[in-house]
This record gives sequence, structure tokens and C-alpha cells, in this order.
Amino acid sequence: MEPFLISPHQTIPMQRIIIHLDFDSFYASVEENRKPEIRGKPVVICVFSGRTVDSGAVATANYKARELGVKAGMPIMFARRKASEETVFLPYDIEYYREVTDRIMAMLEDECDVLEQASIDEAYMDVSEKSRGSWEAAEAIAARIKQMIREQENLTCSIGIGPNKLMAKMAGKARKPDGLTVVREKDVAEFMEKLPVEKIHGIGTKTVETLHSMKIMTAKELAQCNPLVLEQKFGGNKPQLLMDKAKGVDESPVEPRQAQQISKMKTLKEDSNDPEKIASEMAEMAGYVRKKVEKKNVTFRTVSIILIDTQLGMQTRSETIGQTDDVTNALATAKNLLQKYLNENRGKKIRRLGIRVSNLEYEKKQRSLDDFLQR
DNA sequence: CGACGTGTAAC
DNA sequence: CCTTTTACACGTCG
Repeated sequence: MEPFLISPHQTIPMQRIIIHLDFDSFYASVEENRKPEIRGKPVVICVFSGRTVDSGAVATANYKARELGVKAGMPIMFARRKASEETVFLPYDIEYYREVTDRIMAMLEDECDVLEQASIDEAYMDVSEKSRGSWEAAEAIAARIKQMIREQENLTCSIGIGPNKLMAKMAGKARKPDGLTVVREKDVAEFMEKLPVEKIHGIGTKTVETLHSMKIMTAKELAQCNPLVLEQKFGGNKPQLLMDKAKGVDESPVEPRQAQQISKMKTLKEDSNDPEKIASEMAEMAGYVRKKVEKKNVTFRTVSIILIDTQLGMQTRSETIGQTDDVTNALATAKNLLQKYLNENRGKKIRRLGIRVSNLEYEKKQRSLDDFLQR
């Protein structure tokens, strides 16, 4: 889709219509479908780190559990304290959730011009053409999508429709669960005005803190402030970016995403600085990375290790090598980086670690054995 | 500019 | 008392 309609005399920015779709407490809902006996109960999906019985964090809580005060991101231990007798705690099963998502995303591709899967439970859809520029038509598309997902997967989602990705996303947040909210171009200013800065998508804790220290509390104040004031506190492009967001402006296109990196992290059972021990964990994680690299049929150029120490400080070390698909090679590089790190940081103990490959190339079309034999 | 390391943000 | 994975921006260095 062309971003602009070009007439002989002028360039008219085309009005886009973007849908954002977000499954309601996705992991929990999927588990409720898989295990009917837990339906109606508070459900908490957990990432258990394995360090102690209940160490780890909450990935998702269903609405029943949220009523009890359980929230995503919370340590499982906290959630246990808040939870009631009947609350169900389940380990997350990412592979199963991915299967469900993949089915739905395949379906969504047919319902829009361009699909951008933003995460396991979120997608943007450009429906400018499919709706022929009509907000009503876009709303009908959204309603049909909701119905399809309900009928075929027994899941609900919240949908936002707006003139760009930012507004679609924020519209979707306005009504949950099972919501459908349209913010037309002409209604953007009014929608944004009421919001405190911390409700703007993409403005996180650090930025909020700085804005508050400047007495900028609402999107309206941010949108109308003097850019020079922001430039005192923020560098580079950030002032412009912040003001655009506050005004509900976002030109970024909806485009298909491909992974830029593949990584695997793990929490150690006990803090350690034993090279042998850490290297063997590294090898295990490399096995997982290998699987993913094979599945995606990619090559990579950069290998990194990620280390989180006892104080939860994160450090990375990386090295760029020749384009390769050989994860064994990556593991060797990772072990070298690890060796170097441990030498530079004598005595520092590691809590969590990870391995990552990046600088991915998707061009790699490998000749199959058949092709090979035919020569 | 490419490579590397850190910070911010979101899920 | 603290997960996992990904993306991207930016500063710095050579």
C-alpha cells in the first residue's frame, strides 16, 4: 500500500485505518480451554525459575485472579499471598500457546492488507484498503474477527481501531476484556487530552519520572509544552518522539516482522562463578537456540552472552563472526566470551545467564538433498 | 560507519 | 525478593 496518494498538484497523506488486536489474558484463557475443570476459578500462569519452589514471576493472571490483586510481572511468592484457596497456579507452556497463536494469525492474514504480529498475543492490521477507508467497514471487520476467534478458538480479544498503530493500541486498552473501541482521526485529540502521561504507550517508568519532575503530568501538557524544555532533559530524537506520542501521532507503517535475534536465558539454581558449571548451562541453552535457528532457517553473524549478577546488574559481551548457521561455533564463541568475562570479573557471581545470536539473515535457501542429487 | 555495551520499554 | 524474550535508541570507540 502506498503511504500517499499522489495527485498532479499535491501530496495528500492518505488516511490509514489500523486495527490492534490483543487477546484477553491469553495464556490463562488458553489453559482454561485445555483444562475445563479450572474454568470459573482464578488462574495464574507462572514462569517458575526453579531456584526455589515458588521463585519466578507471574506471566498472566485471568480476571478472577486480578480481582484478588494478582498481576503480571509480580513474583509468584507475592501472588501466593494474595491468592485464595481455589486459585490455580500453572506453569506456562509457551510451545502450546504458540500453536494456538499461529493458527489465529494465519486466519487474520486473510482479514487485512498487512499483518504485523507484535508479540505472541498481539497484532496490528492495516485495513485501509480492505475497509475502503470507511471506519464503519473497519468496525465490521473487527467484529467479524472477534466472532471468528470466539467460534474457532473460544477466546476473546480486545480490539482498538485508529488512524495509526499508536492510537489503535491505546484505543484497545480503553475497553477490556472483549472490547471494541474506535478512535477516529477527528477524535484523537479529545481521546489523548484526558490521559496522564503514564498511560501513553511507549512512555515507561524512567520517562514518566523525568516528566513528572518537570511538572508535566498529562498528555495535553506534554503535547503543548515547549520542545526546548524537553531538550534540557532528553537527548536525540526523544523530545520529538514524546510530543508526537502525546498528540497521538505515529507514522510507523504496519509491516510484517521477522525476528532480529534469537536468545535463551536461564536462572541458575544457585549463584555461581564456576566456569565449568556456567559453560555447561551455556551448552544446554545453545541446544535450544540451535533448534530455533534450524526452524527459522536463518544464519547469524553475532553471538552474545548475557550475564545477570547477584545484584541483578546486567552485562553483555558479544562478538561478530562470519555469517553462519553453525550453533556449535556460536557456543565456542560464547564460551570464549564467558572465559574473558570471568577473568575480568574475578569473584563476581552469576545469577542468570543467556546466549543470543543476532544479525540474522533469512536469505539462506538451502538446497535440499533431492536438489543436490539431481545434479 | 560497524561493532559493542548500556538503557528503556513492552510482553 | 526479582522471568523471559525481543526491539530499538544511543553513546562510544576505532
